[in-house]
Amino acid sequence: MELTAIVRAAFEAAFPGGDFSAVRVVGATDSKFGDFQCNDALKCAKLYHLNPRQAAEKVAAKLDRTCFEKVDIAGPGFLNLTVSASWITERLLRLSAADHVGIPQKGRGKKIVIDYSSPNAAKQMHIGHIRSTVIGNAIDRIFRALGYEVVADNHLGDWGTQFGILIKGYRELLTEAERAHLTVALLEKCYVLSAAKAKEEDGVWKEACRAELVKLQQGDEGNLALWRKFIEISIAEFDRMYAKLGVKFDTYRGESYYNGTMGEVVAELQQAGLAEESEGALVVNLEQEKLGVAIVRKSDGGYNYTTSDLACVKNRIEEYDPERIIYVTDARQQLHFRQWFSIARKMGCKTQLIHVPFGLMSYQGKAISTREGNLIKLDELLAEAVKRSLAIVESRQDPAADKSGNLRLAEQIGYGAVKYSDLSHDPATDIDFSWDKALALEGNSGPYLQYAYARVCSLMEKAGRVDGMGLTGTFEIVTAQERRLALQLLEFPGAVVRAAEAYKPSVLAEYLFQTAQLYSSFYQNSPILKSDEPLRNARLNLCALFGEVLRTGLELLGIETPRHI
RNA sequence: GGGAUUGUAGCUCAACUGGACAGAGCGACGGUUUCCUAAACCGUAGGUUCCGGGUUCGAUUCCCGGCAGUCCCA
Repeated sequence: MELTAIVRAAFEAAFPGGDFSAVRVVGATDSKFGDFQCNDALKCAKLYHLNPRQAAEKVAAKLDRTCFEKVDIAGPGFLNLTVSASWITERLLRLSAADHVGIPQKGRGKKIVIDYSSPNAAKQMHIGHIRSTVIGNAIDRIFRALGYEVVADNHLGDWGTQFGILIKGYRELLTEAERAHLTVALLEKCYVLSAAKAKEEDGVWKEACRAELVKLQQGDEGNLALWRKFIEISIAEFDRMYAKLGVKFDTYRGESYYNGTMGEVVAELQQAGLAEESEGALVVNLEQEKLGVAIVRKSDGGYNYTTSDLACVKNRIEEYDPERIIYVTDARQQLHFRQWFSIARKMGCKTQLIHVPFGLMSYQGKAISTREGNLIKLDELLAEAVKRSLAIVESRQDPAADKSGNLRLAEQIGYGAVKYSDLSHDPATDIDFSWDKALALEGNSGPYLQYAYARVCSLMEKAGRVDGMGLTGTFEIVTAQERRLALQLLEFPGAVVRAAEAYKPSVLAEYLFQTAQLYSSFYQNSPILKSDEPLRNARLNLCALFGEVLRTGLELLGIETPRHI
């Protein structure tokens, strides 16, 4: 940041009157060129009809050299910057002392809503739900860390035709014992059986299901009570999964929450002259924007997702007045979101509406669905993760050691592995699920990062810094490895900001992995506890700062950091 | 048919939004524990960045035209 300002000032001095707000200083592509580089003299050369090296030289001549040990012009006109060791140590001290490990509180006073996970009631969560839950939760945590006030809302699929099928099935296909001890698994079974019967030729069952649905929609007390029971059981089951994944919501407002306000939204659309009749349905024509036609009221009078999302956004704006609302859903819904975002804007919505789409998860090349029979339960995946981690924990352990903490540790590692394997990819990519990929415990994996953290904790304990990572004395940069690690650590706040701006936790995951690699290499090749003072203390400080960065970063990804592995 | 999105090493992915010789992990091969935790570290091999044009001093990145996968709409 500061370096960018210095370099910008040099541009302004060299070319008075120009706009250099886009000038950026970035990390050097190769450490042999220096620590940082600026490539913007090349662009500026064109504007001023200079040859690029001359432009770079003009800038270099005006550059305030106090932080720099060396300034070179290389290649076609790159400005290569080598900072002084004292600049690095001063920045390290400042970062160590900063609140929030230097993460800028740019969201202070701003409110946002994040809508993620959103499973369907009466069904168990499966591997297809991981992405929205884990990516959404990481975005949630990252924005909170930036100082935003975040409302995390779980927009459950808790309304619709499936409840007619469920109610009918519940009454006639479950035994009394099953009804007394109802679980989501039973609801799911009852749904499958009832839906199968609804396909029978005579159509009697199907009609009965429809009748139950209509009764529910019209407020029949018995059916409403059953519906509430199904929702309650479902949420309890979801919460069991969320507890394992470290996910917490502020509200659970499902689709049903907006039932009463959809008519109002449609009326507003009509008043604004946005909606028109078409074949009995009410639609909003978005052909001009190449978004097709969005139905807001079906020909049978029912509403659909577009209406319900519009009602929902209206409610959120009235209740929270957020700066933006972020929706984390799979990429198939892109058209739908573009459509209703456009309608919302036409209706005067000023709140930023952001869709964060993520790629589809498949299994062995096939879409995940009940029909394909490849629907791996989230519970099953997490159990397997714990099992594999536990086996490794035990194999690494002294047979005589206390085993009481093993299960908890295996959970932290296993869940960390599952979450990291998803978070470390750009959300946009499709993922073909495989057990081995989802549960990777080595290399670029959650446990690699957790392990690096455990080792740094152990180092601190051996050094007598039991109370966390407390800094004492100063930093000192001696080797090239220390220098690279130090510069990398200084970039932490920037990595958090970049991850937030792109809505990609993967940016942070990538940063943490690179940082841990630099640390591991440094740790392996440089004596720390065995160094002489004052180098020993300086190195411990660097390790301490690494520990803080890693712990904070993993927390933002929702990955736990055990101190002993 | 219209649109979205993806295509990078054998496999899974990066590349800070146009920069220097395209980097990691896994897998393969070889090495490192009397030494701070070997879930680690070090090294070797592995590339026509899907293909063809264009813009640019400079393209994995931007534009045009194809091809292929996935998805949405009709």
